[in-house]
Amino acid sequence: MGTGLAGDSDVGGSPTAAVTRALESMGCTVFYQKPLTSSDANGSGRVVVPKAVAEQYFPHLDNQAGVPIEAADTLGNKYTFRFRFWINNQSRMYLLEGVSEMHQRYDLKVGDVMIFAHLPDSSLIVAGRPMTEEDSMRKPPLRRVNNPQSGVKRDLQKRASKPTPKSSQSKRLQKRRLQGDGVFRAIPDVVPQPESKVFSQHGVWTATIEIVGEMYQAYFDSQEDAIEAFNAAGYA
DNA sequence: AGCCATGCACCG
DNA sequence: CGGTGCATGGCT
Repeated sequence: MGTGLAGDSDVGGSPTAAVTRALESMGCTVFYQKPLTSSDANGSGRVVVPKAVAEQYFPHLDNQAGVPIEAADTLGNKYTFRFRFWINNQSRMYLLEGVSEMHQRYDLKVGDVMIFAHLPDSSLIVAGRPMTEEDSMRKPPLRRVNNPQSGVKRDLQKRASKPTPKSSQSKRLQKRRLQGDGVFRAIPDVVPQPESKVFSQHGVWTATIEIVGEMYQAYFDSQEDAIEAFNAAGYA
């Protein structure tokens, strides 16, 4: 075992698998995972939240004192963090304060991952998991060696971005593309889901596939387009 | 051009 | 002397 491929590198009773299962069974949507830096894990109880994540998924802050943030973990433990920002240069640097208790409970250290997810009712769920072998292959906090566009990714985009089958019965494929361009794109920092699938959300058909531990997603205007590309990508 | 990891000055 | 809050600097 241990081919290095996602799927068999983390099966069974590993803590990561357990956390993933717990989150999934609760209907959680993971929106960010932070690999803890030494600053995050040095006991100060402060975790830096990337600005883009903060401004997309956390409340807007009018002042740097911030607001309390209620969260729970998958075991029902409750936490109250403080979401705030520092003035940095002319911009903001966002932090969560008060994470020590949760970090201790999960024994999180440098390189381990703090998971942020939402329940369907949008309440915040947090979880922690140890660093996986896969994490250590990724970029931060450990400097990534070099990874210029893996062949798998290239092949995937070629196969899935199908501007091709316009020959015979492609009449139905010519319907207007409103929102879906049918191109698979990597979804960074998302917990790889065990199953690839096609589903509809907000009226947009979405094909989600997992390749070597990374999730890719493409949008389509119709279910049949989605399924066709999904199958073309090698997942039936 | 600016993020963000971390250093560090200041304050109690 | 430990925490806060900002400054600095590596990296993209």
